[in-house]
Amino acid sequence: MTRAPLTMRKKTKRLLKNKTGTGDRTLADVVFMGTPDFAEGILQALIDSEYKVTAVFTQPDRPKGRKGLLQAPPVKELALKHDIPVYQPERIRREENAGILRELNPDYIVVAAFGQIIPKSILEIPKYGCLNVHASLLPRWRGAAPIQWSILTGEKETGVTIMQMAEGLDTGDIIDQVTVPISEDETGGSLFDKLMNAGAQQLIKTMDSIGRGEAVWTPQGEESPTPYAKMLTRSTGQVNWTRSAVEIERMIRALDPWPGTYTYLDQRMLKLWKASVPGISAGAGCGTIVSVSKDAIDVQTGDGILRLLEVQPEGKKRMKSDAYIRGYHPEEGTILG
RNA sequence: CGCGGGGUAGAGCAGUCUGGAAGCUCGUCGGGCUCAUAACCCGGAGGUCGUAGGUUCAAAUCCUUCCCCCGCAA
Repeated sequence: MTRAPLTMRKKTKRLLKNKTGTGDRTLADVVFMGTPDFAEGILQALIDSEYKVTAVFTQPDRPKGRKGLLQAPPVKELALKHDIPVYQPERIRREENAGILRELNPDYIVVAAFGQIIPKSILEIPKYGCLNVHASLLPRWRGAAPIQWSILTGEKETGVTIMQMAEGLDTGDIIDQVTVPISEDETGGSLFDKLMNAGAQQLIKTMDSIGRGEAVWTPQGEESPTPYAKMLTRSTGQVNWTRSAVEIERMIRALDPWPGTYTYLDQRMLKLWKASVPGISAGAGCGTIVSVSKDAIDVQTGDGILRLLEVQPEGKKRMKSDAYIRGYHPEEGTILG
């Protein structure tokens, strides 16, 4: 593991020699691999930087939306807007892709939320190897949904890691980390934005420091102190009313805006978008509506009352609880779930 | 042609099946009561009932067109 940094430094010198003589040319060629919004923000930063993005790899267009129309990943849209060649391999592992990349001969490959495992044969192609922007303080929260899991478990801070990709999943050497506090009203969406911006900025700084030969590589601990941040699905969002009000409130924030937290009222889905924990209990059964006031609905959980402040009935838009109560007049004693 | 809910006053809903004067709970404006109030009482403003066409003496309501919003599934 300690060999990687040394190798890097040697290569760095070579690059510096090349580039210093050529004046204000771009610092280095980058191939970008990523797919969703998070990746889009990172790509934007690269495009805005001194580095040259010579190609973008992203997932194939997938059917999206109610009509099932094919939709291009956000990264593809952005790349096309800047006339950057786009590749959308079904499987990056295929040898032909390694061939394409050898042809492109990039100095870096930058990976952010790509959605496919990148084989060793590709990791070895760029001079500086593959950098990954990961939305957690590794080795915490390795995996697909680190942002949501950090909120879900009630952590007070998280961050972004720029690392050298290795074969294992999110196990490469750490080059830089930025810590970002998680606020009391943090949602998955708001934290996502913060981490994306932090990650985008830090990536450029990290690449600069690699270019200057000042970067330091630190191996991660073998074991992660947290569980694997497994991918979220719709059903992740179903409320288990035997859990505590505090946990459910965190879940509502973590899964906002996707996939959303939901329960059932009279057989119909009710999504929960905002709630508070008033710190009281009514001793009713879990999931029971214990009181309906002018503008809030109090529900008994396994530990404490959860006060619903913003909800969304099936087929409707999200609305404040007072509006919901006026139109739907939920009754005390009704059991959710 | 994937399944389904919906578009009625600033907000959320009822009314549509069984055509026949535009309602409810709030908000808002004015007035009253009160030591006081998000409470209570009285009064007012605010809707071409998503769009276009059709049936009818009469359409929010029945038929057809199109637009838009949302949930599920992928």
